[in-house]
Amino acid sequence: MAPRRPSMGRQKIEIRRIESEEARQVCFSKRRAGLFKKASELSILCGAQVAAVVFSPAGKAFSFGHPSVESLLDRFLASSSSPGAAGAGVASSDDRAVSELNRQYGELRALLDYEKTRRERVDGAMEKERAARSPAAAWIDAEVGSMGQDDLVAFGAALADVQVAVAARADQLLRDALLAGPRRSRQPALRISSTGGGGGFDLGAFNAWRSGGAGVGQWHPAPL
Amino acid sequence: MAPRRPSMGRQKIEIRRIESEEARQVCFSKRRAGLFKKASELSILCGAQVAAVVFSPAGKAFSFGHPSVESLLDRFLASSSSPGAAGAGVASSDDRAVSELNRQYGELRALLDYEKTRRERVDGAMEKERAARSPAAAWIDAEVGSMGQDDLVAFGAALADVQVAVAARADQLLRDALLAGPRRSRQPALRISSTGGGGGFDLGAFNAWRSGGAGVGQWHPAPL
DNA sequence: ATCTATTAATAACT
DNA sequence: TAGTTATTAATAGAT
Repeated sequence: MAPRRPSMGRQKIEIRRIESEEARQVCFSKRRAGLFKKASELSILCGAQVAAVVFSPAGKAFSFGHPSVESLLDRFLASSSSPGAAGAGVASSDDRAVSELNRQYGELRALLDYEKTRRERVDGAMEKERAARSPAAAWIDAEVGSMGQDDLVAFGAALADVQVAVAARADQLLRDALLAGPRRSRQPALRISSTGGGGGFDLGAFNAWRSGGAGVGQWHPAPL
Repeated sequence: MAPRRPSMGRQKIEIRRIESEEARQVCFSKRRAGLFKKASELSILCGAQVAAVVFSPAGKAFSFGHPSVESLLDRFLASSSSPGAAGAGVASSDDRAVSELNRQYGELRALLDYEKTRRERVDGAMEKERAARSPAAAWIDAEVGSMGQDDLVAFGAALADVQVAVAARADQLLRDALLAGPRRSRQPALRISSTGGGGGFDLGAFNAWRSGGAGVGQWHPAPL
């Protein structure tokens, strides 16, 4: 007799949207709790400040924060918004860092030119594969099979745009990094409501969390 | 003779501040990555919007967000401040810029997802061959040479690969730059991506973290 | 909400 | 900072 296991136990799953509405909701609850627990542990173990905000598909908000979501978000937004505004200029003492960034920037530029130069780097070994009417054809067929000429044109054009966007974004990021001055105290700038939660602060959940032993910070099942 | 195990394996630890500075740093890095991965999975599996912000004890900021940290935080702050009254006060002045950036990211992510999906439709046998050698782009080049009329097709396909490679590489470079940068760094800007398999520019933050390497949101990958 | 069998994360060590 | 391995922790599926 097959000793029917009381459970199949955990099964491996692919990380992709769960189709079943119900299963998705269950997973959301479980993993949300797991995420907050991890966040809490990280803050305790490493003395880091951590904030996590989650909006369920239904639009319900949940958050965790140590020391508090608001303070973390304020800090984050302040540090990510115009750095030049509050701080002084770029410290000239960061030459080394600047230099390194410039080096990497060059590297990045080189990568962005990959498309242009890759032809020169085609490995000779590819010849054989091609001769064999390689799987490459299969890939392309599949890739394009359901697309049609027009779609392909659009796709190619879109990709080109994307590359430009990526380059621009990367450039911006590097510039920002260079402009980001050395540590410098800054003003909170934005002042949101201190308690957050728009009034709905679930102490029950919060307490339950903390009683677990690993909890710190705040955990609110959000308002609205 | 005691068969000395190559490792003690994982040991149970109490959730409390790690005293050793070094151990704390290592733990911070690992768990930060784990947290972002969990956040990414949650967003993908359940279609939820998730943002996580972490400040290291040294003051360096790291973040993950799907669809973007900014949009999530704005949304959260807006919903947590008095709902009816001044929801306006929260909106950062650079909403527009952020919005544009997010738009581009969304576009990019969509394309990457598209590319990934397409690629998944072709499976197996080829997988090995491609992985074995040069980047997929290589054989595409070969194909192009003999296709002539299908240049566009090859171009589109190759560009897709290039895009992923550039994104992944750029993400990594930026992360490295930020991590190695001067004291207080800016926000990591790129987030792990959600759909692309964790990766991020997925342009993904957790990049290496996810399977395909250049997955979405990787950068984490969180993938770029 | 509970209960396991499994998979996933990760502490200690290299 | 990056792998490896042995364990613990998280959790998918079924109640």
